Amino acid sequence: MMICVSRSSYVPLYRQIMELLKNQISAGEFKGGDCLPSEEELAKRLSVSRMTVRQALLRLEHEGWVRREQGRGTFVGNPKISRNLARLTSFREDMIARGIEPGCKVLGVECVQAPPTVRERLKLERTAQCIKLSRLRFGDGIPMALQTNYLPFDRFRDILTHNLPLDSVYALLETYFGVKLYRGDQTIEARLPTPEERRYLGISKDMPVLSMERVTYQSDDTPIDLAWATYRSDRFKWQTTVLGRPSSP
Amino acid sequence: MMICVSRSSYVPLYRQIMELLKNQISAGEFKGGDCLPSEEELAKRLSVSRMTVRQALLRLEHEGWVRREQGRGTFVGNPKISRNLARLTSFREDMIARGIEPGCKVLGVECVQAPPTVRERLKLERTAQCIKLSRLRFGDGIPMALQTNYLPFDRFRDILTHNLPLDSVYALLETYFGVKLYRGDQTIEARLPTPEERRYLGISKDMPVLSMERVTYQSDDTPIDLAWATYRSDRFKWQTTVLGRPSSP
DNA sequence: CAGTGGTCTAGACCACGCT
DNA sequence: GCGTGGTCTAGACCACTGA
Repeated sequence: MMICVSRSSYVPLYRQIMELLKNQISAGEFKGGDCLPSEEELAKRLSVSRMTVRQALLRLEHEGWVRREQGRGTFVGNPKISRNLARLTSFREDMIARGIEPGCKVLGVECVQAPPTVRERLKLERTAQCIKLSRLRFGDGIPMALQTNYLPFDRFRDILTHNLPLDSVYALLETYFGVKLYRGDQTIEARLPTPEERRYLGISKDMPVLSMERVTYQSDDTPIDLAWATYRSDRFKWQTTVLGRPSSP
Repeated sequence: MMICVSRSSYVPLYRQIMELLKNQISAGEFKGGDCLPSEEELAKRLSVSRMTVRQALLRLEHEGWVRREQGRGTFVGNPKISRNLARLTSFREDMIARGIEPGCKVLGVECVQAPPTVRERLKLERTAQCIKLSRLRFGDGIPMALQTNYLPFDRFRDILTHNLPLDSVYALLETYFGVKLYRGDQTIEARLPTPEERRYLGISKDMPVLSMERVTYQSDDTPIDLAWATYRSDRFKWQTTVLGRPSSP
């Protein structure tokens, strides 16, 4: 039942232990509310030090898989937390996580002079150029959102020249360009749709929309991507799980 | 410049180190982008082991104060990240963080039979009773949101009998009742206001509102509070910072 | 009381970024 | 090669929970 860890693997031991426990939780060997083996017990079984087990458990807690209570033990948390924790996710990933089939239609991809707002958000020079990518996003075949991304042309010109898949910008940035996404600043508001949005989303003029702006940064605070997205309010609610205050543990 | 830590304090060393560094960052001794002293250097200066310093730095990274890069060092992050990181915050705290003067008018606080939706969200019995708290929230004196909270009557009856301050439910739960808030499940949507909302918020009938539902839980998954809030879309945007994927560090 | 997680040490070696 | 953070060990003692 308890599989071993490999010391020769290039994967750190604590990550192997995390995978092990995640798999057992996913497989239902530990259910929500169950108490995991103690740190000492796990360390003995896997022949690693307690501190290594501890690192694995702390990270699992951080990711929302388990909760730890001093003097009691480590308990399997509600599995839905780990899925919904507020993190940088693409539309595609969001839909998949909710069990909805994502779809994408590219309305246009081109190189443009960066408009002032875009320049400001992406910290670009006055003369800088941008890739502008417009997409209509579907959920189970129904239009759900209209989305426009701006990316600095200099770094990402391959998007225009190499015919790359455009159904997940984040996946593209990470896999093709090797960019590490560090954080995103999001703003969400309610407003009425523009005529263009009404046309694409197929909604009437008094149905409000959820409008999101997100600037994504890498770890050195360089802006990578500016996204504006407009969601149909009747088909889309913004769901997140947030954790409690770090100051009072 | 570098103050010492106290071994006799009941505050753990790593927390003292966190406070120390937070204070130095807040005071501007380290600015955004600066490189902090290395782990070894800090350990020597403070006469603690490197693992202790490490724990402090890891937690600071977790909270968004610094970022760490292998082979390079630990860098002070953008201070605004730590403020905006998606966490459980009350309306009051939100406003203060944005430099807006919060205000609160209690429209009513009473004990009611829990309606079905409330019962379902708070996992209550059919006969259970709830405290219903309705408030109008102001920002710089202007109505910004209409908010209704439901709390289980059994645990929190003191709210009705002890004339407690009601301008921050979270603060009340934490300080008076000693509840540890663990997580919140939020749903945000855009819709048109009800006549009652229009009246309280002073808006016209074609101005959309941001509508939020939040269920707050303690660490054992017991629901503590159900909040419904309606925000004026012209005065309120929902802002958060989210961090990148934990799976690819 | 025994058992749990929380803190802490004093080492060790490795992986990575830079020069 | 040097300095950084990343991983890991084998102990220690403390604080908390529950029987």
